[in-house]
Amino acid sequence: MGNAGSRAWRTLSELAALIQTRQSCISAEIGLTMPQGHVLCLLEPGKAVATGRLAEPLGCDASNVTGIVDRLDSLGLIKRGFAEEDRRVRMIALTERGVELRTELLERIYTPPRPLESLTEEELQSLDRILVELWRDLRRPRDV
Amino acid sequence: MGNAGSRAWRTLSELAALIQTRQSCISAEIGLTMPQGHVLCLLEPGKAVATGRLAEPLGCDASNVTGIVDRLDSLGLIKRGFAEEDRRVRMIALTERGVELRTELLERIYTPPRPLESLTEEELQSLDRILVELWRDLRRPRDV
DNA sequence: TATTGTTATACTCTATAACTATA
DNA sequence: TATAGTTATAGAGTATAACAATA
Repeated sequence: MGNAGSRAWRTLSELAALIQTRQSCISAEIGLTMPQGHVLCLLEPGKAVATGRLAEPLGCDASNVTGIVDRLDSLGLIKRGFAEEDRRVRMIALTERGVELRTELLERIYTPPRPLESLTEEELQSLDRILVELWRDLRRPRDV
Repeated sequence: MGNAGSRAWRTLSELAALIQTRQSCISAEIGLTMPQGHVLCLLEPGKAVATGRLAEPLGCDASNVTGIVDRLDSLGLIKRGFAEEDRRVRMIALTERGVELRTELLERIYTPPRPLESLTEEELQSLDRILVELWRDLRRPRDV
């Protein structure tokens, strides 16, 4: 591939680090770590989810979810219960305060930064199309 | 901002997580953690750098650099010495093996993925321009 | 027996604060 | 006294393995 591709990819890689750092800072400002904020975002208000279903989106082992959820519980942001059909399964759901923090978090994380505002609808759609393709490519299991 | 901007930003945010995860996996495959791999990439072959100068690019406190560099030292990837002008300053430099791993790491991390290959030079330059603007915007200290 | 979630263990990263050696 | 690096400490995330309760 030409030089332009390499440069764009490198820029994107460095931008990725900045975006993650920014999300980490936003989480920290509301008193959460990155994985804690992630769990909050994954939980939809009013819907209980089995603890085990969080491991995959979080990208960590199921044993770690216990600790992360423990701390969110201590903070009063989620509550735990048992599934009725299967008593082994623990369901977690947002508390009222959890919903509030989640809303703030999503609002701040997903509000597009300035530079995107100066682009036309067409440019944005073109950008999104490229990013989605990259996203799909990177989600495929890597053939190392 | 319109819907297209929000969608593009959300896609980019999710892509950022994938890119970081990918880098983490590549580092792990050669036996390194993310910060360790980061240090390796920051060190240019043949050039010694003061330990303290790594803290800022790593985005962590200087006290943490000690441990990260310790482990790289244990792995035989870097070597430590003292600066001649100022005996307080510890300089670190890549070993031969360190240079090898760094090369492999950079090669694998910065090789553009498939989807970028199908874009024209103009599209890639346009993409890079947008990403650089976002990068600049996110690097500015946030006005919270 | 198999599965869900937890606990135990060990390691890395993280910030803060105290310390050392040098300037 | 100031600075560079280290060490001490405490907390969070991570994987692995072992475990309890339930299926």
